[in-house]
Amino acid sequence: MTSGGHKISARQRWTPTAVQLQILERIFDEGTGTPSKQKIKEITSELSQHGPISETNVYNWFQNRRARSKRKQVMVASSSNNNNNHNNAGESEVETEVESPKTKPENLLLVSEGQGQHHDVCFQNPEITSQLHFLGVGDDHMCQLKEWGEAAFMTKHGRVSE
Amino acid sequence: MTSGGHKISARQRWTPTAVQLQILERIFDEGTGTPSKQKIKEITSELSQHGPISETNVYNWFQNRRARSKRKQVMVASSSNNNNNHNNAGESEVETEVESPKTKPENLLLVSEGQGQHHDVCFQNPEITSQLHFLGVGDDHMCQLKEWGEAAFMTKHGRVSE
DNA sequence: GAACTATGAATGAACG
DNA sequence: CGTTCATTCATAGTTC
Repeated sequence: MTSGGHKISARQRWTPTAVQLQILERIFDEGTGTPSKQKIKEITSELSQHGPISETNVYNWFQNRRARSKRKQVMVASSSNNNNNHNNAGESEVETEVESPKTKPENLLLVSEGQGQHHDVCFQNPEITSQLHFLGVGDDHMCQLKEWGEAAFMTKHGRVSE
Repeated sequence: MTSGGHKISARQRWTPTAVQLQILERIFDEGTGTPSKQKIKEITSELSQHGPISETNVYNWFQNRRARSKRKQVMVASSSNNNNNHNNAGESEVETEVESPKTKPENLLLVSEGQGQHHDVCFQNPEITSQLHFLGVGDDHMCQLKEWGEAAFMTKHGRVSE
């Protein structure tokens, strides 16, 4: 299979070069936490001297960088404070994925997808949906929920409650 | 045990289904740039026929859509001096999401493997259900939706509900 | 070469 | 409304 087919999906992602990475990290470390759009353009121009890059790439890079740093910090942050181990009072409903707010490395996600296939699965993939539709799968076929309650999350500012 | 009522909500972020997306895009393209609150309700009602959705979701979707379009325009407009984007990051083309039928079977595969158990599965997308069936999954585990807890709209700044 | 990892890209939700 | 955050998906790159 896949032989003779046409290469339609050429969605390769940009891969920063070493030089670009150095510059990016330097800027990021300098303190320009949130570079303005103008700044983005400057950086893009600068980096374009060392390889193909677009403003979107720079923007995404900073966004990811920041999110990643935060995640790392959060993940590491658990050894401070006193150790208060108190398991929950049983009641393991569905093993909700609403785990602790400070423990959600992306690795867990991978685990659920790749090797570990022994826990709750929630299907919410727009991509899959689209693809299925293209595959000729009808939208409303079997599982037609009768009533969808309006469920809205109210995570005000504390992100994950608790 | 003895614990009544739980938030079985396994969905933290609404994911529009293909049908919902189509409708949304159509409306957005129709010209109803900023749907009124009344319009929002109508759209929500319409979309709720194809999956769980709330007015907030619709509102956010339109806002995001608008912002995204604008940002793209700004990016293009800014590039007047030197232009070196020849990669896929720009995404300036609106070409249809014509994904090849043999795209990435990974997601589908994980789906088929992931739900081979008995755990609760949250089906947001009817399409997924079809696919699962296609993969050889019995519908016994499918329509197991219990009840979507009705959560009040927080609307800090008064978003949708008023 | 399949599994795992790292990270860029996409998007929904929240804030100001 | 524009910007930013947070979560998830997809793929390049690495390991075994």
